[in-house]
Amino acid sequence: MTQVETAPSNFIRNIIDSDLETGKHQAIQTRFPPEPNGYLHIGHAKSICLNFGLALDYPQSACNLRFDDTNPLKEDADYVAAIEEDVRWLGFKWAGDIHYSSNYFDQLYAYAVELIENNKAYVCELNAEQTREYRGTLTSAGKDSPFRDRPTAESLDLFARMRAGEFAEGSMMLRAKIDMTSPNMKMRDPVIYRIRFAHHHQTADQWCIYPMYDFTHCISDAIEGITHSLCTLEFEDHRPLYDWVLANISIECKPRQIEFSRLNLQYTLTSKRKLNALIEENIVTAWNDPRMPTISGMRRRGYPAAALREFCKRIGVTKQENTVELASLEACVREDLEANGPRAMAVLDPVKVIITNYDQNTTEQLTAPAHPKDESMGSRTLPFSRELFIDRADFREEANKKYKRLVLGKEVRLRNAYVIKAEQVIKDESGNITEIHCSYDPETLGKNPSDGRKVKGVIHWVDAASNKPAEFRIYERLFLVENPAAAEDIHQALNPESLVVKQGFVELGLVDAQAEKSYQFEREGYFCADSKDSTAEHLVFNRTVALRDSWAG
RNA sequence: UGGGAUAUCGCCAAGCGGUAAGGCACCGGGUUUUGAUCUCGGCAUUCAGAGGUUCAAAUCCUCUUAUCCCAGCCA
Repeated sequence: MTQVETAPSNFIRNIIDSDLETGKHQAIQTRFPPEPNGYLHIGHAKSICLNFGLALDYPQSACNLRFDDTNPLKEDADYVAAIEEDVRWLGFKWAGDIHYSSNYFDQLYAYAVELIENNKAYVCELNAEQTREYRGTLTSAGKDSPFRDRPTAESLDLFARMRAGEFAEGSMMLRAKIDMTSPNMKMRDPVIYRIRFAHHHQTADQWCIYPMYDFTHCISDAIEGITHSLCTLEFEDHRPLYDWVLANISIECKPRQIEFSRLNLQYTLTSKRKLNALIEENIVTAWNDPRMPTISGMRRRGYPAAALREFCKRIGVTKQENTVELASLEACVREDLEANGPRAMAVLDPVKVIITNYDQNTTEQLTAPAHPKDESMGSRTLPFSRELFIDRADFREEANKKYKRLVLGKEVRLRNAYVIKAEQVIKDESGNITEIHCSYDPETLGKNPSDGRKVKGVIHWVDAASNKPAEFRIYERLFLVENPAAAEDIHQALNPESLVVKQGFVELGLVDAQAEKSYQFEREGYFCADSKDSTAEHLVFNRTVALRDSWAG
């Protein structure tokens, strides 16, 4: 990663700068702590870029990848693998080995025992419903559990037997003894251990009790020597608890939790639960469906990792609720692809053009640059013969001046080739155009007509005799409403045209287009071969994003 | 009078008492064998509102308003 990618300042950097200045820390240690219960999405990308980016920018600093895996019911090893791949693909390296909260289960258990010994935790036998009742409400205090003052020795014994598997799920839990009247609900004797006879993807069947997030996260941070523990705004209320746990156990390290606002993107869902529902209901095909805002979906769609990083840099990090426009993300994608995508031509909705004055038995090998501004990208060869395909939208029998394409009786430039003139239209019995007969000006290859005629339009084409058929998947936003998360019925918010498949042709050289390698199909947009479905026999291209189109007509 | 947080251009976002950065979007001009790119120019006398302190306030104080989060044995 280059210096250019260094993110601008933000309030977290200001805090770190100050901590470094005062000597509180000599370097920083951050962590990206996903729960392996789904795939990472664009919102996680923000957190990844923040945490790993900080570690990259401050000397001697590092960022851990830690799976926050304390709920075996929702987690899976497959998600662990997918998350690792996504972080790596985004371009980041974690410090040392991958960490798991479950690595610390023994220590966590010991700290829990310590809490009980110090009369700071107790085993509670209230059931779920009672627990809720005793907790009180937002505006009224809770009341103490009848088990709150049971003897330490009894809690110690019960907790050991919970671990030994003597009690049923839900029959007992370990609670921190804090304050049932706290105005902060999170401080009303929060549950810190529950019984779950569940198989864990990392620890198998070693445990039947699992620690809760609030107890686990702060201790895991402390164990790893995290200096700044960055999380999203909804955890602000948890911070007093985070600090309380670390203050009440014998651990030296006291990381500082800092909250920032999560990313909301227009027309996009950023909730693992809701994204999972889209898959369950077959609204999309998988976590990596190119319409998904997941890192793997965007990768398959053709979004470059650098574009995602740039996007995260541009949106900044603050505590303000925000909803970023899709245009902002797309601008980053286009900017990267404009510079890095080799040019090619593809006709998505073909109609045949016959050049009547071109020799039937000739095929020319024209040359075209791979990039109009970057010679280092080389060139490609374009076969050109009597019959070609152009896009149906690029021809009209009649049109006004604003239409800069092929019009009957008028001329247009074939990109990288000759100027042609439409002479005649052939239609089938139902009136559909089947062929456009044209003439070409042999003196216009690589130069303008010598008589000074102005030909303003340029259209793309593919040779009819030597192309490759291809399928094009045209993606649009998955939802029609700006905030699908707020939709009463998600199905009503769906865009029925989020995927439109077209059959057409690409220039010959694209046969061996590598999956996920981006091309600009001139005048159409950026495309890449689909990593799952494209083969040399059946090419499938995903449209990453269309070209910017400022044409009002 | 539950608690916690946030309010700067359509969307993000700098700014940290000295007289409103930048990006995206948008609107105009130029170049162009991609209606792309590139390029030039425009785009907040004003910082949620009202008071106050100060020579000076988006920045400090007071009050008001709006929005978000918290009552999982989820994270």
